Amino acid sequence: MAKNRTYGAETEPSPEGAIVTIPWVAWPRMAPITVKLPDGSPLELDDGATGADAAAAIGPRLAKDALAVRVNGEVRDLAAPLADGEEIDIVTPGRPDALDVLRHDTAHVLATAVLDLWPGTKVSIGPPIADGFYYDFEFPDGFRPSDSDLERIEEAMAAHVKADEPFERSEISAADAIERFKGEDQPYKVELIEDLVRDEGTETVSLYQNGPFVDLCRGPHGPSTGRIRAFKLNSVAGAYWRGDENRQMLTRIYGTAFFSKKDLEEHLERIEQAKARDHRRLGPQLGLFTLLPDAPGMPFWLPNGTVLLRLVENEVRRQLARGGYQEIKTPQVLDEDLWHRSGHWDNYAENMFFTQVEDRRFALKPMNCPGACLVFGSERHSYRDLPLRLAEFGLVSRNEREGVLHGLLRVRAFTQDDAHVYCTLDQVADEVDAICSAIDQLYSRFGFDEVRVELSTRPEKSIGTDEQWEQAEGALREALERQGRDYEVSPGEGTFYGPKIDFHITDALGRSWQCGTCQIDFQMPERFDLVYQGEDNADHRPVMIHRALLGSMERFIGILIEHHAGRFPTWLAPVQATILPVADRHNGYAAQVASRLRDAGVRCTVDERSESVGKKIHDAEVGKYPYMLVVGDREESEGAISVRSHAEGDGGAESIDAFAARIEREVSGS
RNA sequence: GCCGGCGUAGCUCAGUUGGCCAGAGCACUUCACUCGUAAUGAAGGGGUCCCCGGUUCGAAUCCGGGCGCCGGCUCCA
Repeated sequence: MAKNRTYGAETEPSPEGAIVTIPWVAWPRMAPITVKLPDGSPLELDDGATGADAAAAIGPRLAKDALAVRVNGEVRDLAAPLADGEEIDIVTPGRPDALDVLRHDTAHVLATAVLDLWPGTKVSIGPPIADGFYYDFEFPDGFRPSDSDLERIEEAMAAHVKADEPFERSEISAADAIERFKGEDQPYKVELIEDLVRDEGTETVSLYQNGPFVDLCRGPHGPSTGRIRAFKLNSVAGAYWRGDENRQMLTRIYGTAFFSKKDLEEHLERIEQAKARDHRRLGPQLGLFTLLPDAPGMPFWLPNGTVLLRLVENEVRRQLARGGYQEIKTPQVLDEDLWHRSGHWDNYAENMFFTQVEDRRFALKPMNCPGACLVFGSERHSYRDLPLRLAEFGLVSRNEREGVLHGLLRVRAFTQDDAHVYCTLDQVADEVDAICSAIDQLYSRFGFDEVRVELSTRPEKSIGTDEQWEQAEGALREALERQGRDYEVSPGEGTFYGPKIDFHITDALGRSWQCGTCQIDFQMPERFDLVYQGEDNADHRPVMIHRALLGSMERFIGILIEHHAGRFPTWLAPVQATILPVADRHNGYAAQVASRLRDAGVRCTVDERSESVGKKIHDAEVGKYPYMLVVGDREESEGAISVRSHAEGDGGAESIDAFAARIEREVSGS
């Protein structure tokens, strides 16, 4: 066990400038306390000792690196006093929470620098986020900085980092804090405190000062600005105050910080690499899709991408067959009146495309459900037909606001792998159960094993009665609980016609994407007066379930491209093998090989150009084909091919049949 | 829709303070080479400098409007 250290704050300030003003420091020792270290061992300290003392007691190295202390799971300042029996963990670079503390510190330094350069700037909030931090400002006189101002701000920040200014915490009554920030003309801070007082009954708030800058802040902070070894400002963006588009737009400055220049450089390098797998770059490059200004937000599928689209559809169709679904196709353009009946006109008109033919107004369908309802209603149904499952790969068009479009991930026209199940209330749980299972199977086929489930309940803007909503939400909960699934609840995030379950996947970069959805709808069958004839010979109203497994085919493929960085597994690759003749005289043999492989179901091309083998391999690597088949004199005389893959390089000669069998194994085995 | 940035050849980008026929690499075409596991060489074609209007003797360059794209915010029933 480490020895205790007697310590007097006034005579022995920490070399890092930590705040250690504890006038009532015990000497001689009055009542020692014992805290517990992460490995379970006890550490005896003087009463009133702080996190900094604990770090010093453990070792000088730790004392030098210490940034904060985690007490019973909560991160605090090093200067905060510890109490007997607490479990503590010193936060140092590389430990959990360390970067958040550092980045929060850096955000305060950013605000300090901004106030140096533009006095009168109003500050709001500046938290750490996943890869860095931001701070939101309102600059004086309508000025707004641009990216070119970031360098100046960085220079001003560097001066404060170099000065190694301590972060000093103080507490003040909420009323005094409001007066103070009113006096400084900081209305955003005033509003924050007023809300704390009103919503949480807060009486005192904490302030942090570094250099000349004093900020309302809960903390924790590191000991001083000198700990910031490497930082960078990334971009300027607009952001609404409190995320409300009806309120003031502030100027947000994004940045990031690390404990070393090397870490920062590695971070910037990772961003570069992420750009290399951006589906918007890979799409045109690999001949998958392109986006053209003639149809903003509406992708053009190129030949390779169309193959990919069909392959993905086939997987969905396998699930349709397994689940007893029937596939339909409904019109793209429907009478405006239909959208009044469905309720979309009232709730969604601003996002719909309209067109007029003579006197009649039509709309491009933004959803497939009204079409499916028309199909259901077009004939009489018996209770024996239920559940009736109608699936459609439906192209929907939505006039998304400018500025939200993003590659394939947010488009104006996309294909839903949609289905509508008409059933009785008792059948809902079984159906939802089956849908959940189908989603699991499908996602795992594409290599996504981590599925997060979210239940969304009634939003403010909705149609239907309280009773219907309760029944619908209850049915979804029942199905999830029967499956024994973990799920989160998002209150108020349901659709206007019913509650829903959303399914999220996590990609190779750890990002989460919402894909599948399953929504219960009591409203639509009513609006379309859908009925089935029951055992009792009377008409009854069916329940409708909307469900999509992948959601948007376009979006899912965008995610797939980034997940695989364009290098698809063999079963998904639009072109599985490219045949590379060594010289022009081998083109004939290459064509024979291609023909035999195609007969065996292998998707392949021949590179007939009069280029060197090296050049053809280079281009095939860039094209990310799973296999390259080199054919020259040797292969031709033996009736063979030389197989090269990206992962394994030159794999030597193989017979055509053996290669075809290998592909077949890979396709069925994955 | 809001804030900031950007728009030059198919792609990635140069283009001084407004001034000759607007450039490079890759790609493309042609010719030569006929090549054994990541780029053979040469020649050539290709631009409404996003669009419209303005300032000017003169605009890719400056100003206004529009369209599109990028990074965010909001939104995504």
